[in-house]
Amino acid sequence: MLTIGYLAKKTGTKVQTIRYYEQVGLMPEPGRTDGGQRRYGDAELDRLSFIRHARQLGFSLDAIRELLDLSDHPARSCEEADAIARRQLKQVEQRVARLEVLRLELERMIEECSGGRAADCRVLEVLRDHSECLTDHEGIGA
Amino acid sequence: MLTIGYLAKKTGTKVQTIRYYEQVGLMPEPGRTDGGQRRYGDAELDRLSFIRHARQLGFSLDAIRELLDLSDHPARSCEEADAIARRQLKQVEQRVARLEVLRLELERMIEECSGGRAADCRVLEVLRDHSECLTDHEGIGA
DNA sequence: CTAAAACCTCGACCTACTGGAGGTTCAACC
DNA sequence: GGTTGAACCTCCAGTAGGTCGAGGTTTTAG
Repeated sequence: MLTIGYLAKKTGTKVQTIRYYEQVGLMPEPGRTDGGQRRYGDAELDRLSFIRHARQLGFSLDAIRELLDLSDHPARSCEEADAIARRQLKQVEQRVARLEVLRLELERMIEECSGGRAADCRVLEVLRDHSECLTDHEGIGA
Repeated sequence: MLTIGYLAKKTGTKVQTIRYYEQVGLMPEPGRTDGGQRRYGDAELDRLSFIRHARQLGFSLDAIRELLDLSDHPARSCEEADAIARRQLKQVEQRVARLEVLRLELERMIEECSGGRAADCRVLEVLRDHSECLTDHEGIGA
């Protein structure tokens, strides 16, 4: 019989987070001691590991719910799990692409910093200079 | 005199978000019409553009507060703005690196999907298989 | 038996918004 | 001057995914 603290350490999760997962229905309500403390079995440890691993891969709790549901009904098609993973991959690719653009802009910004006073700071200037950005939203009077 | 809706369209911000920025002190309390509607000047449009641009670059509202503060006191050193930007860059780089790992793992996972039943699904299996992950947190009995 | 570590519940807080209800004001048109 | 409809107002609640703390109980080792 495993305590909540043991699960927490084993999976790198905070105790409160495990209770939160229980609250939102990702983890089952476990058995309790006479004193009311939660006691888990190995199945719950596995389930929590699954959740944490999926979270680390960026899956939302809703997506994880779907995956766990699939996992609980092994007769269903693998295609659903595949689709969820592909959706996730697409999102990750988009995030990487956006961050790459950011990185370049930040690097350029920093490189141009003269080290002088804030009044001449390129970082602030770039942020202030929105001439390029505004064109994206310009739908007024055009 | 500019309306809140005009600022919203010009900067691609929702009206509510502008009011939220005012609430949390990022935007100043503007003048009002006799009827109580907000009216802005060009300075506020610039300030909002600055905020949105910085948000798009991933800066937190707290970081933007610092930057605006610097911007409001141009005699202070540029180094502070530079430091904030560098901090931001580091975070972006870390996020990119982590996402790259994720992307590879997701791709591998999907590639191995047999297209069979969920019981044999590699996606679920990979998520379930935590043997590698656990070693990261293993501080019990080791 | 005692002390401390781990556990319990409940509720508030975090970021950065977003949405809606229910009501008022503005600007244009006739 | 009246009317209409878009845009505005305030206030409240909710989102994701937790995290923290207060105040109290249980478990376990010595």
